[in-house]
Amino acid sequence: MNIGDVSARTGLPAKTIRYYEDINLIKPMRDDNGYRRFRDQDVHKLNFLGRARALGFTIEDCRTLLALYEDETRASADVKQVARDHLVQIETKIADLNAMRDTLSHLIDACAGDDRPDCPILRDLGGKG
Amino acid sequence: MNIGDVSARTGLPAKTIRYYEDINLIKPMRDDNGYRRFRDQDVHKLNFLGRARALGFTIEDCRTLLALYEDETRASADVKQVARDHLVQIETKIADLNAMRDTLSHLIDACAGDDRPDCPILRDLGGKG
DNA sequence: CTTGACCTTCCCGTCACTGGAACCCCCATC
DNA sequence: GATGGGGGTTCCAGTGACGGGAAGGTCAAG
Repeated sequence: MNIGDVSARTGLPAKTIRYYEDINLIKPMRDDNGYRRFRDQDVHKLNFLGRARALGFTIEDCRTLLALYEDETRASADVKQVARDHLVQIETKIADLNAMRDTLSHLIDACAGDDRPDCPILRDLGGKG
Repeated sequence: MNIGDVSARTGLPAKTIRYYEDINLIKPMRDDNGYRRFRDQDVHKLNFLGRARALGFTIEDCRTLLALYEDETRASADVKQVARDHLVQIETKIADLNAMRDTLSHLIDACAGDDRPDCPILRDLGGKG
């Protein structure tokens, strides 16, 4: 399979697939003409990566998870720890964003949104001034 | 005031303040020795920027908001629109993160987390395989 | 033989900074 | 006068995870 087929099959842009090879996440073969040749196991890995990325894991997390995936003697505790650390990151982000949303929506509610210059949003940003 | 004092007063790193000058968000004076000299209005602007950034506004949003802040003839509707657009972005991000969190926490709950290799997390990432 | 779709590498740009090198300025102390 | 330390300055490179686009090689169809 060439990169275009793999891209269609995995939903990953060709650029992304090349990037993943660059950083040694996958190692496709090469045809004589220099084209990458992907085997099923490469496609499988790419699907794995796509799903892990969709769950917000960093590339380095993906590298770790992929190594665990390929290690038949792994302990599920190791996988769980990576996932739990990531979950904490996500929950922290959610909390930050919720705080922003609350502040912002209060300010928006308080703003008349008409053609007059008076604006609680700017007043708040300007420091209650 | 020199940049160090302004940094202490605004809580913004000196690097960030220089960066904001680079991209023309602020225009501090210069002393004869080349040092930046900040007036109260510069500090005020930097505080504005710090608060806007803390609410997650992009730098370009901040530029817009700052221009509106300084425009006595602004319409509050313009400010409100910028804020509402940003709120949509935030809520989209929150929804994405919530979806990740839900999936991830289910997988974590399903994982024994012991020394055996069997792991629902990897099974899911590997495509139910 | 040419067209057009595909593939290749390479380099720059994104966003909002951060780190670090190399250098200048000013004040105090020995 | 030398020195030391704590400011300040510029400029360059790196971050994460790609995306855009140039310049060029390859291949099947007409």
